[in-house]
Amino acid sequence: MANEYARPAVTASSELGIGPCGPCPVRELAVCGALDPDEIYALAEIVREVNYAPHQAVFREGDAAKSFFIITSGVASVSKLLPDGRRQIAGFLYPADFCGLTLDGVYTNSVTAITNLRVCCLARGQYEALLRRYQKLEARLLGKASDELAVAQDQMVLLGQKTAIEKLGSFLLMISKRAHRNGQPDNTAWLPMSREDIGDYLGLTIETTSRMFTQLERLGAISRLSDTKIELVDRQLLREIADRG
Amino acid sequence: MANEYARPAVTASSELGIGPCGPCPVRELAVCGALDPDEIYALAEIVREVNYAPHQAVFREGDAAKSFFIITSGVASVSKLLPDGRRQIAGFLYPADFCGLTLDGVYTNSVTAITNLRVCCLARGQYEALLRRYQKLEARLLGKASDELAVAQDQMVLLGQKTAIEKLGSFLLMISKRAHRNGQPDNTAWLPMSREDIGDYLGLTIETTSRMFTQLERLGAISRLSDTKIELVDRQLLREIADRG
DNA sequence: CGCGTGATTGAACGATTTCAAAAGATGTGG
DNA sequence: CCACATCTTTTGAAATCGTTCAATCACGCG
Repeated sequence: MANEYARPAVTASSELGIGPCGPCPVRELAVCGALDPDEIYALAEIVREVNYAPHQAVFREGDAAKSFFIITSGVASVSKLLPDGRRQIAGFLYPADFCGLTLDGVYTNSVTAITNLRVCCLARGQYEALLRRYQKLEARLLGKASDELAVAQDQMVLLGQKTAIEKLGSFLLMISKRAHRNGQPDNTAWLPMSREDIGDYLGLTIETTSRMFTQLERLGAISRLSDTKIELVDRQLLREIADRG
Repeated sequence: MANEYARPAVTASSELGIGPCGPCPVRELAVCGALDPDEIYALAEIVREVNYAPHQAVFREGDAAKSFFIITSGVASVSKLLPDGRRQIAGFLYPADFCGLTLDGVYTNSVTAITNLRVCCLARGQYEALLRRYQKLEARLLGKASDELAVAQDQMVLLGQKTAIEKLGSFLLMISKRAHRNGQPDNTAWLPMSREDIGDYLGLTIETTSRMFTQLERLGAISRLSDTKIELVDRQLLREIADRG
C-alpha cells in the first residue's frame, strides 16, 4: 500500500498550464514569498513537485545533497542517528518550511514524511543560481535560517534543562501555537507523529512520554480526544507546567 | 578589578591609521573574508572594537539588538535562561565566530565573556546596509548560519540522547578539534570555562560533570594537567566512549 | 472474530541529581 | 611569606526521576 508511493510521483511543471507555483498554498509564507509574480514565473520553470507517503525518506543524512526542498503540504521530521541506532528528532517540518540547505553538498540530517507529504523540489545548482540572481531571496533565506537557529536554541533549553512533564507541556504549546499561526484553533493540538517520534524529539522514551500525557490529563491541563487529537483544556496551567514543572 | 572594564573600552577606527581591520587576526576566517581588500576598507570605516573582561555581558536575551558582533580574540558563551534561573549554554564562541544576528531586533540569547574578550562591533543598520551592498557577504553569512544550524542539531543529539560520560567525551573531542583547526595541538583541550559552564552546556550538574572527568581519567582516556588543561591521552578510546558510552 | 501494531500501565532498576562535606585553588592583608 | 577567607572543584551518601522490562489495553483491518 505504501508501495504505491515507493517511487515518488512527479509532476513536471510543464504539465500545469500556469505552473506549479500558481496554485501553491504556501507561496507567500515560504522563501518564495520574497519574489514578485513575474519572478515566481521563472521559479516555476525549474521546480518539480514530489509526493511522499508516510515513512518515506525525502533524503538521508550522508546522502549527496542534490536538491533543496520546500514543504507545500503535510508534516515531516528532521532527524539524526547515532551509530547504535539512537535517534534524535531535531524538528518537525510544516508547510512553508524548507530543508536540504547545506554548505558542502552532503545532507547533515534525514527528512522523513510523517503524513502524506508534498514538497517543491529545486535542483541544487539551480537554486544556488536563483539565490545569486535574486538577492532578496537570499536575504529571506538568511532570515528563515536565523529564525531556525533561535528555535534550535529553544530546543536545547528544553532538552538540557526541562523535566519530562515540562518537555511535553512545552511541546503541546508549541504545536498549538504553530497550528494557530496557520489559522487553526489554538486550543487543539493535532499530533500526526507517533509517540516514538515525540519521545525522540523530547529526549524521552515512549513510556515516559505516554505517562506524561496521562499526568497532564489528570492535572486537568489537557484532554485526549484521540491519540492524535489533544485539547488544551487549561492553557494557563499548561504554560505554568511547561516553565516551572 | 572587573570594574576597570565595566564600561567597555572602545577604540574608534579613526584612531588607527590603517583601521581596525588591517591587523585583524580573523579577517580571512570570519564573514569578512568574503570581501576584497578595498571593500574591507569600507568595512573598517564603520566597525568599532570593544573589549570585555571575564563575566561581562556583550548583550542579554531580550535586549534591543543594536549591534552585530564578530569575535576577534577570547572565548564567550551563548546562553538562555528559564524563568526560575536554570541556564542552558547553547554554544561557545571563538575568534571568527559571530553573534547578534536577529530577525526582529531583539536578541534571543545572551553572550557573555569567559576570558578577556575582544570583539568587532557593527551597528545594526550599518551591517544590514552592508549585506545589501555586498551580496557575497550575505552569501557567506548564510553559509555560516547553515553551518551553525548543523552544529546546533549535533548538540540536540548530545543533549537528547547521550549519557553523561558520552556527553563529556564528545565535548572534549569537539574542543580539541576546534583547537586543532586553529593550529594548536589536537591532543590537548584548553578549557577556559568553569565546570558550571560545561555542565550548563551538556545538560548536567557541576557534580556529575566533575565525576565524569574523574571517570574519563580513571579509564585512561584523558589526563588532567590542571582544571583548565586536559590531555587527550587515548583519542581512540575517547571517540568510542563519546559514541557508545 | 482474531491478529498486529501502537499506546498505556506497572514494578524494579539505575543513572543522575541533590544535599552535605572535604579538598584545592586563589587572593588579601598583616 | 604566611594565615585566613572565599570560591571552585571533587567526593560521598541518599533520594529522585526517568528508563527498562514486562504485561495489558485499544484500535484498525483482514
